Amino acid sequence: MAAKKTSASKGERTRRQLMDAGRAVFRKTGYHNAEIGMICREAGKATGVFYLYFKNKQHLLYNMISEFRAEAPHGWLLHGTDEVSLALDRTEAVRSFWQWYKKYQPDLMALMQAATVDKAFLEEWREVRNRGNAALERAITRLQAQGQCIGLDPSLAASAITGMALFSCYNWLSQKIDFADRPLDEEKAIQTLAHLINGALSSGEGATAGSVRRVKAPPRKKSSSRKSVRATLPGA
Amino acid sequence: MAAKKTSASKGERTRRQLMDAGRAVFRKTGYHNAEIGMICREAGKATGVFYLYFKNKQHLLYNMISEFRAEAPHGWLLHGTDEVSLALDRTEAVRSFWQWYKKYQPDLMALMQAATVDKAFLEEWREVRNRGNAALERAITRLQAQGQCIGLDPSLAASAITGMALFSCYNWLSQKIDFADRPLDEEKAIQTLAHLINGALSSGEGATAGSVRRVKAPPRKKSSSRKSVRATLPGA
Amino acid sequence: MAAKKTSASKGERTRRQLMDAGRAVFRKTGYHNAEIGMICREAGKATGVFYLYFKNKQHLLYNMISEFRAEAPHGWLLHGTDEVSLALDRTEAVRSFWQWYKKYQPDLMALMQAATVDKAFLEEWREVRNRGNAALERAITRLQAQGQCIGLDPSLAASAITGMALFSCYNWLSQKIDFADRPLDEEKAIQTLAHLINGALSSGEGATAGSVRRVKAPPRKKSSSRKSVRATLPGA
Amino acid sequence: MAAKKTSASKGERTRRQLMDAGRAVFRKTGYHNAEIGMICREAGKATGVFYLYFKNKQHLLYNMISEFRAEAPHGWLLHGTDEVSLALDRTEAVRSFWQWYKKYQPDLMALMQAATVDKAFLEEWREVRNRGNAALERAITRLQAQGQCIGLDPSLAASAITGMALFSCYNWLSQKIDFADRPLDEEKAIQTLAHLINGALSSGEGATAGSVRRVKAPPRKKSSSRKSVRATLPGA
DNA sequence: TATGAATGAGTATTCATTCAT
DNA sequence: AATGAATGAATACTCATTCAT
Repeated sequence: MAAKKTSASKGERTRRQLMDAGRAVFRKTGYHNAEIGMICREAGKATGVFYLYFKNKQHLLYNMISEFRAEAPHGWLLHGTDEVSLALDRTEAVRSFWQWYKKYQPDLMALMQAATVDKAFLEEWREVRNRGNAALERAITRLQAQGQCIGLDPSLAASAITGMALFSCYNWLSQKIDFADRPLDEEKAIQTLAHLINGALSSGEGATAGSVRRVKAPPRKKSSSRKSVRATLPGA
Repeated sequence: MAAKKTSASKGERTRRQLMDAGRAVFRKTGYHNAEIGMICREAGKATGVFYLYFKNKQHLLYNMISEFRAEAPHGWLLHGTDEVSLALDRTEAVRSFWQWYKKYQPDLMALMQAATVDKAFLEEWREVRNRGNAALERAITRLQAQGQCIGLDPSLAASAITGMALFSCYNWLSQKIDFADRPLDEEKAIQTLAHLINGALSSGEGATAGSVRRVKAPPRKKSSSRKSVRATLPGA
Repeated sequence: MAAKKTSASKGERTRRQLMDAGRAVFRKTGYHNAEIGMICREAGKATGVFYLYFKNKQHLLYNMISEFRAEAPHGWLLHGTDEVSLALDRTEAVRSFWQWYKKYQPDLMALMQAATVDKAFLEEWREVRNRGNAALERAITRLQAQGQCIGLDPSLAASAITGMALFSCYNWLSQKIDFADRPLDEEKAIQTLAHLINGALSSGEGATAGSVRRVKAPPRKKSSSRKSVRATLPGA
Repeated sequence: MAAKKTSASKGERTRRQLMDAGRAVFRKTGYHNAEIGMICREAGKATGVFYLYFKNKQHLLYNMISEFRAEAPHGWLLHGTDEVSLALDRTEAVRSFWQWYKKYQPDLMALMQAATVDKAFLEEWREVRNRGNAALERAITRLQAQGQCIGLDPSLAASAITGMALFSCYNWLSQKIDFADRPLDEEKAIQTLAHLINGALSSGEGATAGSVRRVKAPPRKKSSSRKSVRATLPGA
């Protein structure tokens, strides 16, 4: 129970304190407003320390990024597999994306903000996005092989869908832009996203230009004996 | 003496030049990197002039915003009405959103970036978002009254859907983050978004929490012996 | 008499003031101790101005150098020609070198000091030296063709001789290292240098390695039995 | 217990390591660029140790100087005596000066550089110079008593001559300013300096002001009608 | 003695903003 | 209206020096 040895060299602890302080300041003031001085103050350290551990603010962000990168291994919005599966799974997938976002919120926001102004970070961000999208794109392609969501460009669709999830997290959790008034019901938010994604990927026919007919599938209900179908899927 | 009437006073022309220059610089370097000096240089004016027309960079942005605000009167993603109607309409709705975004790209980006760092602009941005979402939210409520897209929170859904559209425009047109390699086919992009929105708003049943049953509309096609369909999926 | 137009744009005047201030500060505190702030204060300007005209201290020095370079066109210690000529000429040559040094004293010292610490300036200094030496080297070669100062390496000799002049100026005028007590008689200093140079370049026979014979005028005085002198040769 | 006697206490060894490291760093980066941290790193010690042995960088230099001072007891460019004697001797004298310079190169350079910026070191350097010059000055006075090198100011001449030697060492060995291309032939360099010094101190007549007659040995060759030779010189 | 993390004063540099012309 | 030089507050960053271990 009791941590015996220092467990991490003094320096290592300081480094971590600075990164945490960095996150805190990024969250409070945004990446661009963040000053080295603020971060040190937040960490309860003298100005100079920062430079003992990081070359500059960019470098701090690089370090943050490399940390969170390691933890999104399986692509966004898929539940531990390259498959886009049952509704339950999908809710799980959104939920775990949501958790991931919450965990790395300041890092992600900082990265997005930095990308706005700095080529190198734009590239980083591009990589993060692409990595996150790739698996979903493959999954959509596979769905199409099975006759589903025909007509969608898998790449564009994957980008749009992860974009929806990401930007909604941003709006609802970070910027609190929408619904600033009432408290956000996270569970409902997650299910809404899952619902929308389900719908978006379900229709066999899309809004193809000529399509004059009503858009969404008339509720067939009945859906009969579908229950066992995906029972095994989740696993991963 | 008579030479007074150039349709716009000299000052008015200068003011406009500065705003255009501001847009150009914002686009090139991002709002945060943009310096007053750059903007004046871009406008071919001396540094001092800027302050003859604007109090500071924020003020310039305020003016830009007030311009584009006037031009998005009917809410986002609806085609000149509060109705979420036919597929054809929906494509049109996305298309006009797309055009609107392209037109005000630098203004929108600058606003988003500024919101990152400045409470006042966050509030502005919130208003823009809310105004854009409101009509869609009402439309969804109406759909639900007709028995469609049951289970969706209209407010969250509207936010997520406009978010998808907006963020996709941002990624595909501004940041060129996804698909940096191949050229973007704008028409296909628009149709993809429309397709996804159609799907998202179509399903009568969604990924409602308890729903263990299948996620998307079962292919109406032959669907007959669909059970085996997914048998192969899991593997990965 | 009265200067009519501003004769030099305001900016040009400021630039010059800064360079003069720079020289003054370099002279007082040395290049390394010189701070931008000092220079601006010396010039009676705000801190920021400096950067309106120069990128940094190095850049200021570069500008100084380029100025003085233009004014030492004919090589050092030669009187307007590539010839090492009559004694009177040589005194003149030293005198004009002396004047040139006095004029560019702070620039030269700053350059030498900077070369101590900065590769780029070392290169600059090397060029200044080489340019200064080249003509003298040629002149010595020519003297040798006439049978004079045989045995000297023209390049090394030129370097040593200009070095003597330069370093003496440095010691006597800049550092005031030797003879700090009594005032320097500049005329005598010049003639001393000329005398030494004359001597150095005159002898037809030199201290060639094997030369066991007495080098210069054998002491006619009493010294009588000095021949055995070298018996003591110590040791090396 | 008995392991105490390592001939020099541990501390003494560390002190020496630091001084050696200091020399190495001074040589590599120059005195001004040298940082305490570099020196410690070079010595393979922690930053703090430095201050166990020296108050600061200046103090380190003081200690270096006091070491080399002890080893230049007899004045510069004289061979173990106050006499300026035979050519052979003179070569020897230059050679030993050359060796001495090589040995204390970093110390000397550091001192010169420090003198540039620090009154106390300027004073030190002055003393080193004066001590080095004193004997030569006396020797020249003695030569003059024998009728040689009449007209020279012994003090200025001594300063100039040692300056030539010192500055040439600096240029050729330290800065490698002249002849960066081809490798330096040390033996030839030494003999060149000896040759020049011999010449400088030999002439019974010098470039005394009034002296209109030509300076150096009249070409023994045919030179016959040489009068017109130099006629064209002055002009240029 | 030794370590190396921490401190913070000192400088360089930038850029929004003002002002004399 | 316009100019563009000047201002100086605000920050980033460095490095000598101290100090707890």
